[in-house]
Order: sequence, then structure tokens, then C-alpha cells
Amino acid sequence: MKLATWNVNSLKARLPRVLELLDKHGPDVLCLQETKCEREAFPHEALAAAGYHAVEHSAGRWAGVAVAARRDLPLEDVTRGLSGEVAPDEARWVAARVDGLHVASAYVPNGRAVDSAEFGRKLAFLDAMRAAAPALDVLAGDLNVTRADLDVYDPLAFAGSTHVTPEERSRLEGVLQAGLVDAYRELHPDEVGFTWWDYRQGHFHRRMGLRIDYLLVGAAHAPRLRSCGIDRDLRKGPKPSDHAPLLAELA
DNA sequence: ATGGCAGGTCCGACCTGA
Repeated sequence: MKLATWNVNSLKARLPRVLELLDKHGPDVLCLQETKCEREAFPHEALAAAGYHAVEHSAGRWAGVAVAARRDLPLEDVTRGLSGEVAPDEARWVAARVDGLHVASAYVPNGRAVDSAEFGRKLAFLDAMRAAAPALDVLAGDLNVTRADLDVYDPLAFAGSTHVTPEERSRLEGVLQAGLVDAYRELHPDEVGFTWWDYRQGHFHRRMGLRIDYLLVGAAHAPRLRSCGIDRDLRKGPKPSDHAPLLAELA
């Protein structure tokens, strides 16, 4: 079973690259974040032509998430929105049962600044994810938290910023303690695995990134993990997202 | 020290992202 997750920063702008990913990797399940489209504008037809179908939770110009799957894998028990989240209309969570697995696609709020109201809402979203985690087999998405300093290109430069604080990191650990395993870190304990790079100043080519996208799998599935990696090639080329997709394979 | 890129939308600056 091939799993993938990608923050596409507009599904409309990124549709050619998403189709490229499907053709190149043929994942069974692809979780998407920042689709940034109205529900009516979701490109179901283009995905169908590529052999996929999808369920989405959309909020127009901001956020938006989806779970896509190979056409022969039904998407059942769809849940839009995360129980306990502060702003359910922001479309940051969609979950479905695929091939017996309960899969969620998550886009955690950015948090803006540590002293902002948005930061408290980010922590609340992470707490709500912890509560939902025990019922999940796969929690994939842009969690907007670096798990450790290894996941930050310059920890000193990020001191005092969001994405690196003990408050955020302890909540991410809480999600893992609820029964999930960080697939990339499980297979690559010491490797840098950035998934996001600022568009500006050539950060991507200077390898100045963050690891903020995750594939978390239920602890019972961890022994089935065969590979997990980031496809940097999809961060290159025409009109890339500022995130690269993260992929994993379960035996 | 500042802004730098790319997406969206109120089509022209402004907001958001991380």
C-alpha cells in the first residue's frame, strides 16, 4: 500500500504537478492540503481521468483538504471537520475509510505568531488531533510543527518563532503517544527530511527548509513500513508548490 | 535592517503563508 501526502498550495495552480505525481508514483492514497478551491471547483473529472476519486473538505480561497484514492478503493465513512476544533468552517480536516484503513488529511493552522490568538487556536487544533488519533490508521498532512531541531535548517534563526516552540512540539509528541508513528523518522532516525522551503531567496536550492509534513501510521502498522521519502523533484520544475510530497510504502 | 515568492481576490494593491 502506497501512501502520499502533499500540501499543494492551490490545487488549481498545481493540478498538472498532482497528475505528474499520480502518474509517477501511483499511490493508493494521496492526502492533499491547501487545495484552496470552492467545493464546486474541485477537479473531480481530472482526477477521474487519471484513475482516482476523492473526497474533499473545502473552504474557498483558504485551506481545504482532500483524500484521493485509486478508483478501485472505495472512500467510505467520510468525516469533514475535526471534533473539538475551534473553527470547523476552515476546512482543515477530512477523514475516510480506505481499504480498511482510517485515513485523515490534516492542515494544522499556521499560528502566525507566538503571542497571537491564532497560536492558541493552533495548539487547540493539535490537542483535538490527539483526541482523534487513537481511531486512526493514517494521519497525514501539513502539521506546521517541526518535531525537533534536526527538522529546522537554522534553529537559532527560528528562536521565538512558531513551528519550533516546546508548546507545539509537546503536542505533536502527544499525537504520537496516542498511538501513531512518524514514518519518516522511524525509518530515517538521523536524516534531514525537509518538506517545505520558502519560495524566496533560493531557499530550496540552498537546502534551507523545514520538516513540517508528516505521514503518521498506527503503531500496529509500523512493522509494515518499507520505505518513506520526500520527492524533491516535484519541488523543482514549472510552478512548484512550496512543499514537496512525502511518500511511504506499507507491506 | 528590510524584503525577498507565490497563491488568493475586491483587477490592484493587500492578505496569507511558515
